[in-house]
Amino acid sequence: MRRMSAGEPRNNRIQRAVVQLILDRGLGPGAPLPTEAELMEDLGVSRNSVREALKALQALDIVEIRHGYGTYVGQASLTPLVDGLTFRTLTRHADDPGALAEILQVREVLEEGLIRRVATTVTEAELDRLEAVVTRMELAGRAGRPFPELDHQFHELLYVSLGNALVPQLLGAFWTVFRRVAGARGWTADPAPDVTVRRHRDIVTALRARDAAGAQQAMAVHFRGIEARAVRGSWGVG
Amino acid sequence: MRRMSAGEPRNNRIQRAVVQLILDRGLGPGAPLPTEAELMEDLGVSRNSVREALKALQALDIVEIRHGYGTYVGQASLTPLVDGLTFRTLTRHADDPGALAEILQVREVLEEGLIRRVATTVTEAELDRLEAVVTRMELAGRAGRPFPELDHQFHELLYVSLGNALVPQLLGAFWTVFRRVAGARGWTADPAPDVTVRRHRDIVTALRARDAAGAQQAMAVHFRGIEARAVRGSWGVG
DNA sequence: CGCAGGACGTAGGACGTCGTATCTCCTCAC
DNA sequence: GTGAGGAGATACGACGTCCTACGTCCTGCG
Repeated sequence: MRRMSAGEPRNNRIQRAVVQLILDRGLGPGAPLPTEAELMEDLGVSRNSVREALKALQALDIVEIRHGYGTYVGQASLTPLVDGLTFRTLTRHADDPGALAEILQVREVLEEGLIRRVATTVTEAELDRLEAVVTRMELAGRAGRPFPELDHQFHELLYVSLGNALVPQLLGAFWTVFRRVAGARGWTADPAPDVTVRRHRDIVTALRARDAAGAQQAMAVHFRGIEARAVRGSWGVG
Repeated sequence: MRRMSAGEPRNNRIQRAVVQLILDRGLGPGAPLPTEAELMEDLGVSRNSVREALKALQALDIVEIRHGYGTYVGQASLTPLVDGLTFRTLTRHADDPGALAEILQVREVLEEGLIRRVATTVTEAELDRLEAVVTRMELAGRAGRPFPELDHQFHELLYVSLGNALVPQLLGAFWTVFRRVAGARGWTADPAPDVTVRRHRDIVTALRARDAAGAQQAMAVHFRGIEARAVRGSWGVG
């Protein structure tokens, strides 16, 4: 933790002022902010300074800038986390699987813990939708097409019953980082689609039986598969 | 996921170019970057554009700007996540405990899952250090002083044996967000220090016995306490 | 009445200038 | 010879102004 949003430098002051403005006025995502001209007048700074501050806030997805239209309150998504983690993983240990393994472990712990809770909250309708996704995976697999998007969708759908908006975003962020780094490393192999399909189906089956321990176990097995793939990929054996 | 690091706009192009430069040259945290003047020449853009791009990357802790000295590769910490989550929590549901509860649930799931693994990896030396922290908590509690920093330290120390650098940073981020939002809400109450101390000690005791299930249970109890505190605080009953 | 084109507002980008912080290295006193 | 202090170089911080690109909305023509 360095400074940020607690800084004495001029520019950070502007950032905090904009954030404070949003908070004070109770603005929600998508609400319009004052124009750059208004901000430079209200804060008594130049337009360049305003723009630099807005750019920084844009990088944090706290504001959204639309060219020729205006500045708006952002979605405060986890995009910054994705960018930061991707960079971090790519830059540290350039060809060491360790950095990716760390992300994978966090995902694993999260999903294994969450799936237990899901077993008691998931609805039959959601299970049907999950089943449908798995079926589509199966079709894609038989057609020889990879299905990263379906995989993502599955894991996102899995946790809606928790009513926790942060969970799918966080998992989505880790998923995206993993995918991006894997892509940058070249090993895009999505091997053995039938195995992947089966493991996803096992999870749905356990959930349908309201078997928390079984679901957790199925999820653990699923992650063993991903881990094996990652390690193999980094070693260039696959 | 919006755009960011995949954009066609001029400025994002500059950001990506800087990141690419770091990646290509294999620069690590603390390594010096070209000066703004060099960047504006290499990329064929104005200094303002360079500065806006660097400001954005600074917000992501991908670069670090030192006034009068130069620009350096940043630590790629989770500071952006802290800022983003704090903003998100403060802006959405302004006086609803739900947003904080989401963060708490993620922390809970993470720590409960991690503590099981720790039970098999933690060393005696680490347990001694944890014990020492708890003792200091006890002393602070008896003196009537709150000990948020010791609490943080305890949870950070807990997971070093996993060898996963991401875990403590992630938990630290959630912890900081929680604390900051709680502070902004006014309910700084840290009630019943003796109970908190006992719960921490229970965790250490279970770990010392290599009792994974017991440690997880102790952690769960610990979080029940935090949750109760949070809800009470937001209702203004405490 | 409908739609195409232009006026207007707003952000994107560039250039030049001055201010300020930090480091380096030289000088001078001891 | 050594170390403290200051001059200068280097690099970021901030400002003002201009022009361009983009979107919206209104107006006027068909």
